[in-house]
Amino acid sequence: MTQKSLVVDSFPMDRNSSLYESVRGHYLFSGLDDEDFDRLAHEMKVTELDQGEVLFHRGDPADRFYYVDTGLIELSLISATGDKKTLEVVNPGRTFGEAVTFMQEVKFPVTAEALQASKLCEIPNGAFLDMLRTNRDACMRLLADLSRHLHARVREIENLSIQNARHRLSSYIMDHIIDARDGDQATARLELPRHVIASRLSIKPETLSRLLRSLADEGIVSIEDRVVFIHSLDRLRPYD
Amino acid sequence: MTQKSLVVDSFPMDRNSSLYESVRGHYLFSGLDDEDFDRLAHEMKVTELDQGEVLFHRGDPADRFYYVDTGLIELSLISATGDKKTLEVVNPGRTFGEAVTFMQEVKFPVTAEALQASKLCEIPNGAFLDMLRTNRDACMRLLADLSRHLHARVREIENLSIQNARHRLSSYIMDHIIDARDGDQATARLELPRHVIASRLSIKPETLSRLLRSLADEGIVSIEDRVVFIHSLDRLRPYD
DNA sequence: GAACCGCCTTGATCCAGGTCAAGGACGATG
DNA sequence: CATCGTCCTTGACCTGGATCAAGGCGGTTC
Repeated sequence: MTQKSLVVDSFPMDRNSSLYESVRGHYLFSGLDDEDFDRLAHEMKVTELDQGEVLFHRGDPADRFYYVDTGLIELSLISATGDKKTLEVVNPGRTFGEAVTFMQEVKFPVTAEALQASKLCEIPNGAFLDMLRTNRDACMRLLADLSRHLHARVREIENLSIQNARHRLSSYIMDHIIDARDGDQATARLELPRHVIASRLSIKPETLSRLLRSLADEGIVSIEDRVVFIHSLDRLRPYD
Repeated sequence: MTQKSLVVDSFPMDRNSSLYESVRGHYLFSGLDDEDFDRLAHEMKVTELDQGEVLFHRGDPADRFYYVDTGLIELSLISATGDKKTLEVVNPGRTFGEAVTFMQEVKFPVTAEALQASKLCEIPNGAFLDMLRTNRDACMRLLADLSRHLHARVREIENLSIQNARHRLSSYIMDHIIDARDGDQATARLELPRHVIASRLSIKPETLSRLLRSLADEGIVSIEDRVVFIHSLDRLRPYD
């Protein structure tokens, strides 16, 4: 709900910047030869966002997509009553919004907001399409990219419709393991603020708090701020 | 859970069959010249399913995808406890499973079952990929296809996470209007068995029954078997 | 260091939708 | 036309997670 300034800082991408190299390395572009990439890069812009700033709202015209260099971008759906569902939090090194390029209705289907101060690269659809038309390999990579996204959404639907909140939390924790000790133990790091995690899991912060508490009470994990020590992966994992 | 014979009838596609023409007309292939299409069609097979027959289970190796000529195919997720969530019911004239072609892990992410006796065309991934590699236009069509699918999944996630069962049912009914009388009235046809509709909406058949009843009790609709007479679109539509 | 604020936790209560159990309304089958 | 099975409805009850309301605990500002 909080949405600060809508003024987004944006300027041409410097060909010698670290951002240039960073985008160059993304698998959507890594197959391009220097000439093709340069032509595309020429159209790109650097965009900087403060924490809490909204990059676009659902329904805004979508004539571009983005690459995240630094920061975190939350993609979310917002209901008529103001409830927010976080679809995905995009990490540095990844793109978002590229699928919209091909939709009949060229509007963003989600809202994008910076969870932290972020630095993005803006890529116009037109230039991207031109590149795709002349580049079979890039086309194939994009197809793979979209399939992956599609599959991720299917898994999300599965989580929402046939798993309960506890199951979803367990999966979330296990997806954030940073250190898998041998045997049945591990450590996970919940980087995001609790209310964002809750929204990601489609539960309320109160429920998240209670679920974490009960996992701890049962001796399955211990929690210290953002770090979760998993004492038994086996008992954490919902049998499936 | 009921799954009859696993033997699926399958034989080469006859070049003069109505199925041949029907597949030819699908937008994924309609841009191909006759030669390209024939080469691809040569690899296709006709597959016939009885009602209730399972075409593939989630996790089965996915080296092919399908075009539905006649019948209805249900794509669903099934939980460890046996609960089923219907993701989509594929109508004649549409394809399914094509996105899997590009996934790293080449397994079907859903289960496919015939809701009615059905006639399908099986298209091997390999031949399809070969075609795509030489056909820019087909690539673009497929990209559009996948984006559309992706967007549909996002809407599904929205429905599940920020709308309630009543809202989902209203949307479902409005999506099945067959006759929009002028003004505030219309007629919808709920072709599918109630338990399939329930699964599609991620509710139990009992709840579906009760919701329909309460819409009728409130005078918003009248229900006669599979036909729903909508007396007030305005009152049916959840404000959004 | 007092006052405030955003973020999280905890308790008490509520409710949408699930579960369990019992019919009813069909069409199919003998 | 009796019996059965499948699908749907209805009633009574239960429960997971939401809602509402109160704090607690750093962090920042003056």
